[in-house]
Amino acid sequence: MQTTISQYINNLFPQFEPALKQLLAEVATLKTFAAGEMMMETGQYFKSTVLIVEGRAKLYRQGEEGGEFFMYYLEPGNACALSLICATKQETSEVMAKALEDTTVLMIPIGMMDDLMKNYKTWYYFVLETYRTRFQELLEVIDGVTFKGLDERLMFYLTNQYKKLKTRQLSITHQEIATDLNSSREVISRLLKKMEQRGELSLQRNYIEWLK
Amino acid sequence: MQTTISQYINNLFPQFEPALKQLLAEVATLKTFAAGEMMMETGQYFKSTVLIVEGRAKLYRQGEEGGEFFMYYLEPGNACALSLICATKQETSEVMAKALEDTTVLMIPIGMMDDLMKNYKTWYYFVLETYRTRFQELLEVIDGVTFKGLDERLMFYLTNQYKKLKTRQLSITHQEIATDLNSSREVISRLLKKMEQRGELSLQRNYIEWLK
DNA sequence: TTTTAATGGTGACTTAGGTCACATCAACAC
DNA sequence: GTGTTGATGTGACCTAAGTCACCATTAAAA
Repeated sequence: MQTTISQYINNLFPQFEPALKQLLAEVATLKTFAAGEMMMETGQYFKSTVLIVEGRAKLYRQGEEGGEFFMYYLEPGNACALSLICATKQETSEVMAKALEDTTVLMIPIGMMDDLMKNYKTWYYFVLETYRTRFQELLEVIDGVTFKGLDERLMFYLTNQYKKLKTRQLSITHQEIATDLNSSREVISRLLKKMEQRGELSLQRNYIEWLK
Repeated sequence: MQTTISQYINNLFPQFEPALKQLLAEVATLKTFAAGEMMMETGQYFKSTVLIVEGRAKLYRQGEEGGEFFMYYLEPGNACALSLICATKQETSEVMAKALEDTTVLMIPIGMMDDLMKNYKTWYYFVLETYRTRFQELLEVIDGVTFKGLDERLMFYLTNQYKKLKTRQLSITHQEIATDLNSSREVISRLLKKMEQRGELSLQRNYIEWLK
């Protein structure tokens, strides 16, 4: 009842051409991270390119004085954009990646990158598309921080959670939100309370119901 | 005495393989923008991939309410990362690009991208490297806005100017700086004054001498 | 059941940065 | 010279957000 590499590839990357699927099935290996485990830390070297096939991970930036700042999630079918670029150049990671649930990834040896890129058009499209979406996501992140107040950013954050998790019942603490937004718990609590008073959500312990 | 396309390519992209250089020389066209002219605006379609060969352009993000936020410069030898991604997908630009000096660019029809990417290894490396550095630059930008105060960001901005322009004499107004940092003129003036008092720079009209 | 630790609420205070209203001041046209 | 224009200086004030101190509630561990 365990999913094989081929099955993962067929389900999550149907657009890959048959020869590419077969090649990946041969050279890729699976690796599993427990919920909460760090998948990548700043300064670490990439040994392989990573495709998420199960679970969910969050990518965030860490400031010098220990602050954190959430960038985006990686979900099944996503590649870690940085592992695509940095792997080929023996660069180190610029971000932290943490498994939010038990997460399984497909690891492709970095030596394969050149070959894949040159010989498999669907791979090359996949890589470009990955960059494009991540770049765009970073731009949105920048917009948020530069042009919007914390209230709007919080709203955006919650909407995003709802969209990604497909449930209005979010199991999350105020502290977690504060950390992701690089703010402080009290401020987030106050803003949430205001939103509750406006009828936009309902607050319980460890739990927020999004009503919009 | 006009520089030819071949000369530009040889000078600025020596790493390209001979066949690639020759191909580009055949298909690329030159376009010139006057200082101050907009090269790309948010929402516009990409008709070609753009390589800068002369001059200097700045890329910035525009907020909904008209705010601006500087991202990075494009200089001779650089490609516009977005034109590399978006061109292939018929996407529209997410950023504004403005020529700071008279700027000449090499335009490569987007139809070529697939071919270039698949058949010219040095092109493919160039594209990846472009992404990598721009992605990194965006990460730095994010760090600045989230983890640092305006004083540090201003310092970083000036250092950057100095490095890029290779002169400590910066012809720039307080207003321009404020716009780039999405701040206000008064605040920048005050911070500059403090830096002057600390002996880090000297202020004149339309002109800042960076002493560090 | 008692203890402990995590979570959330709240008021008081501080601070960075934005805004407003003017006052200067240098440069250049005339 | 004189006037005009854009660049800069400055004080008063406002606001979002961070910080601190402390308490109440709940859940989980012992």
